[in-house]
Amino acid sequence: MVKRPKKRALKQAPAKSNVKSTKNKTTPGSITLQDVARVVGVSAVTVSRALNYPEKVAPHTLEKINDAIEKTGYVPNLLAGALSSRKSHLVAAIVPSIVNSVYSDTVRLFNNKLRESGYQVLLGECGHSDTHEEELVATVLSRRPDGIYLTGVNHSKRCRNLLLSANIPIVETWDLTMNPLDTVVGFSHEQVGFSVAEFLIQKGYKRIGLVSGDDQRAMRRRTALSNALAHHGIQLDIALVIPPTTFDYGRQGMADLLDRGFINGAVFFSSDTLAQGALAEIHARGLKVPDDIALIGFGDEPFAARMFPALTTVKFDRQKIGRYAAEILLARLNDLPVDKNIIDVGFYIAERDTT
Amino acid sequence: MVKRPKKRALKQAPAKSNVKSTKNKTTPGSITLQDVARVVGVSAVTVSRALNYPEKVAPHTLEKINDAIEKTGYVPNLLAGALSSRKSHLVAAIVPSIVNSVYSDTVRLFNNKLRESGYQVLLGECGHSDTHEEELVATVLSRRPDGIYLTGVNHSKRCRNLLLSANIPIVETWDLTMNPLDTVVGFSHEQVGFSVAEFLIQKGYKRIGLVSGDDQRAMRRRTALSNALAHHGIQLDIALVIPPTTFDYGRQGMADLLDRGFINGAVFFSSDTLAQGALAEIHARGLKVPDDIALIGFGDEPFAARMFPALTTVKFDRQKIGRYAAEILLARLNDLPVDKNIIDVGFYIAERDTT
DNA sequence: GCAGAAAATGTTATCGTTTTCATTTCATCA
DNA sequence: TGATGAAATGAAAACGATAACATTTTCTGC
Repeated sequence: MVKRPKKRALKQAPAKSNVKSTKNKTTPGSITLQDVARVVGVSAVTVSRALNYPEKVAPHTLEKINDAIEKTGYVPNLLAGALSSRKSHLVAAIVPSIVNSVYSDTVRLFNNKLRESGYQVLLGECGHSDTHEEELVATVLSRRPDGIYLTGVNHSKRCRNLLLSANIPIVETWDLTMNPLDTVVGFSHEQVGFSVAEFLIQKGYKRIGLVSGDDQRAMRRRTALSNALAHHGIQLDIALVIPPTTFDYGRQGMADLLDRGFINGAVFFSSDTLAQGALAEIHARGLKVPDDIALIGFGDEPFAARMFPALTTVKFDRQKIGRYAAEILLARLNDLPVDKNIIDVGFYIAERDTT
Repeated sequence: MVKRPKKRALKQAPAKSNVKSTKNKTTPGSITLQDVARVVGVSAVTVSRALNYPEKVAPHTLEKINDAIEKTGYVPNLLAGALSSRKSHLVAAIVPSIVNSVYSDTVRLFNNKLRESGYQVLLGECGHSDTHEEELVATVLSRRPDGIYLTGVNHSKRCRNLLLSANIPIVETWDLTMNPLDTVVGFSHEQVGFSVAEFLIQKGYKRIGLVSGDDQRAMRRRTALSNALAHHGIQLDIALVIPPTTFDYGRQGMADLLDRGFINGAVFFSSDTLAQGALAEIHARGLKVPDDIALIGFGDEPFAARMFPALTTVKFDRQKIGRYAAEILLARLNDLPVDKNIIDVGFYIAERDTT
């Protein structure tokens, strides 16, 4: 049979493979394990081992290999490695927004923890739309992550299917459910709703309003709040806005409520930024906080405590969510037993000067 | 020769491969192109083509293939795809911090633009340390990204080598240099220093201070500022802090300056957050802004304009950097000609009430 | 000095795609 | 109608690593 010409440009070994010649520009494409092996005079597997299980190769060889790696500027190809070992050392994280410090605080901790253990985090921004999440999940799964971090517990049917059939550890965060896909770290938004109701009623407020984004979790807080208030014969005044919950929306939402005659009451916001905007509107109208209008935010962003007056807000440990999420996921990745697959990090109301 | 037992668990075709049987749990591992192909009765290549060049397969076949993909829940393996095609459709982005909205605004735009074109962004947080950057670059390069986004233009020697030998388009951002690794989108920090000096001198300030992080770019602004002031016989009062530039550091830095007798002057901060902290300290001491102390920030974060008094600050279009960076990188990725590989997005001083 | 175990290294097959080239099928036109 | 070329499909060989097993070398203890 006639030897066919090579299909792809094959890397041809330099005529005289000389260890000393550092500037060996003959190699097209990138340097592979094979190349390093050739330089040292061992087989590719040995080099692979030197990288992954250094204790399994002779110290002398190891040294030579490391030299060669240094000299050749070899950068491992994790695509190939992952394909072969079926471990990508990648963990995907799906968050509604990267800019919002509320989420990024959590993700940063998660990221750092995982990096310490040799994983890289592939971040995806899904906004607050379900279809977007579904699409994003499909995309990231095609990179074959070893695990996945999700924000929230409400996912479309197809999304759940995709996730489950990927057959990898999953951690849902920022929320709680009795039926997590795998594990969940967060707090109960229903409870937040109840607690806020209780808190405000106890403080003596008779009129209660809500300015809120319309995402799933905010809606659950709203429902709980509304139900709890109903028990006391109070009807919730609502102004909904579409995320992201900006300063301007807060101002607008508040104006809306005020225009509808809302006064002498407390307003619960779905983010501190919204509350901040509302404050501007209230000041602009010459009203007093908390005498005319009381405010309670959500999330305790850094500025909340420094606002004037300082904002009462629902506070929870964002970093703790990230840390726990990382820990639980790492345990699952290492096939360690996970004693609890549902972790409630709790929350409390940080009472300051706006209530 | 005796047939050796298979080395790896081989996926065994279901006894009766039946297109109708949706719940075919016989397949261990994940579903591959091969599986989809088998269901349709074509070869794997055809399925691959259906996904990558749908116009190249017969409409009838295409339809059957899409059905099969849907039915089997096939999720492509981009690791394998990337390995084979030498295109990962991944772009790495190295930023000092994900939480800091100053950077994340830029990255968000970059991310969105690239996603529209079918790329995914792998985000890495490098802090402000060089060694960290180097390490991170090595790590992300092992995923064989098609391009890379960097923050800043100062990289260690080894880092530059790694980047250059990766042989992929690069965009450096947030800074300017005459010798970019490839392309650069940003503004000149020296010019910022000069402009701030000019601005403050013109406003009549005779005494000028600086509270600043010690990262590379801030240091270049400082040097330029200091030099420009020297021309006018003014010496810069300096209080350095270690990043991240938090509210508390700003307060501390300001206290430091005040304790050293600084008064009746203007202070330039390396971030708006620092200025915000300083304001707290100034108020605490019963001093007036801008009469006793004038402030000028850097970055124009959302809160800057809403502070009381509103903060004068150095403003530039963060999103524009992200957008341009994406555009220039996409052009390079598509081998399109890039008319300018150095893009200056400029900046200006947003004068408000603290000067 | 030697059997046997442990340590170090090598061989081969495989991960799941895509590329290149070859082949088959189908339509077109003289 | 048959030659001709385009469209659709397929076969085989990579891509660059690692797992499993096989082999060789080195170390023990007696």
